Amino acid sequence: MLLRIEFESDIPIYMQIKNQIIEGIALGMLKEGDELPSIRQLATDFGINLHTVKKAYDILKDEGFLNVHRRKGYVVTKNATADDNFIESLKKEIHPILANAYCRGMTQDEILRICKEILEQFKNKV
Amino acid sequence: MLLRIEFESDIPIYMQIKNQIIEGIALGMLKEGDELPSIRQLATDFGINLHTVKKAYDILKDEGFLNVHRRKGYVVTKNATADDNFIESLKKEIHPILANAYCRGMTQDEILRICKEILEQFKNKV
Amino acid sequence: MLLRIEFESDIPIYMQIKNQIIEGIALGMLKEGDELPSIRQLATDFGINLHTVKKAYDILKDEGFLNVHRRKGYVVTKNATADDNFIESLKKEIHPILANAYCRGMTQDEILRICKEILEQFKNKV
Amino acid sequence: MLLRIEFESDIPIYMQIKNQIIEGIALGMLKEGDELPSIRQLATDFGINLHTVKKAYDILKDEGFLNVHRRKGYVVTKNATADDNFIESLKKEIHPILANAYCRGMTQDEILRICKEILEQFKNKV
DNA sequence: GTGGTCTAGACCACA
DNA sequence: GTGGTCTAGACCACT
Repeated sequence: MLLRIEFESDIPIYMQIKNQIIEGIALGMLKEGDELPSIRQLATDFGINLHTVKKAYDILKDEGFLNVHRRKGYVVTKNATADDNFIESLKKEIHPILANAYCRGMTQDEILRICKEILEQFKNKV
Repeated sequence: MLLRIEFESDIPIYMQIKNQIIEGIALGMLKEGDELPSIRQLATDFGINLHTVKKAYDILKDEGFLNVHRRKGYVVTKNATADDNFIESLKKEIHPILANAYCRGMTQDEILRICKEILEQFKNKV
Repeated sequence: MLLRIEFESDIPIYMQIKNQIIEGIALGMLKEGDELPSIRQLATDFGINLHTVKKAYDILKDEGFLNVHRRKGYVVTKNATADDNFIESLKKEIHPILANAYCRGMTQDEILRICKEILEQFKNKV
Repeated sequence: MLLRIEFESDIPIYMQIKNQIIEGIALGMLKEGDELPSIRQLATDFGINLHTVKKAYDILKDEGFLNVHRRKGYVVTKNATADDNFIESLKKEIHPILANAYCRGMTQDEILRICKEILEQFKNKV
């Protein structure tokens, strides 16, 4: 599994790492039990600071996507669930994005097709 | 059209204003030609800084949702379009959100239904 | 509300801060809506690093004891609940401590009295 | 008596061993004079390091829960006492835990009941 | 070797 | 002014 960091992006580096690991799990490239590169390894590989990597890993741990194994380091787990809180925040997060697309003249079908395309990449991969 | 500012959200205030105005347009509460409250008024109404409101309005102007009239102030327009750049950024923005939902066990249908529910609010309103 | 940091303790500084703030809430010295000293303020007051303070505050925010207000900084809130997960972890945390006391010859009543004494400090204070 | 090591816990393995042995004594599964498995055996059984087991045993010896016999190895003893120092540290350790539970809305009775439930497991077992 | 904690100091975004 | 992010580098605990 390969990460790509965009240093010029306005998305914080730790967030890029977090997102790509979740996407890696969704795409089936990372499976439960897989060991992630060590904090220091990943940090030196990308020329970033270990705290930046640790922050990404720690958030993923808090959300239930990773565990810390005392020998293996950070390991993929699957404790994250879609509880009511998540669904609520999901709606809140996605609402302005869809509104924006709609205001720009995209039809409901066009927007839904894009969502579906993305989700198809995940399907049958987990 | 009523704005609701959450001072304890991790979304910047100017972004909240921006999002809610776009959502207002999507929901049909704001129509082309409608005049927005002046920067000064909106700022005092919510006890926030002028700069904060202006930043939101300026972004909306840049993106083609508002125009500035010498007399009326900021007016709703509909110049924003869904060009390839936008579609690209839309995908990039939605991708990690959908991946997250999928990793938490939501099915493709569940996720699409939520998107559709949101979009239905917009439909027939514009 | 006054914090006391023990630099020689084997309890990490950020944990001491976290615990004392929770204790401050339990004792009624901190009430919902109260503003905490800014990260930098508290850090310089105690001669510690701002990251250490931030870590404590951030954990408290994650657990629902604090919110970040965009003008006031960190503010006491009361979103933390005793859900099943918490009760489970509470038992797991307290079990070895009580076992230790019991093995050292303390009676059930002695141990419970100590717990009760502590809880009485909180009672009628919130 | 069976040990259960959780490699993905944030409690160090040596501490898990230590705690579970004390709990074993409290529950009456380990009685004075019982011989513990050898360091080497316990280490290989769980695939952990000799140092880790030795550290746990040594702490238990220091605290008066174990003795070392030249032939039998580590043997359960009951020299640990609840002196003032211990009581003091006990209070200090429990205090933030109870405060946390209280802040999350648990009543004094609910918290005490949980403590009592745990202690009942020990009672009549020693 | 791994992660965990802490420091010192920088720059930026937000209000 | 506030918090948010990132860096560079240190020391420690655990295995």
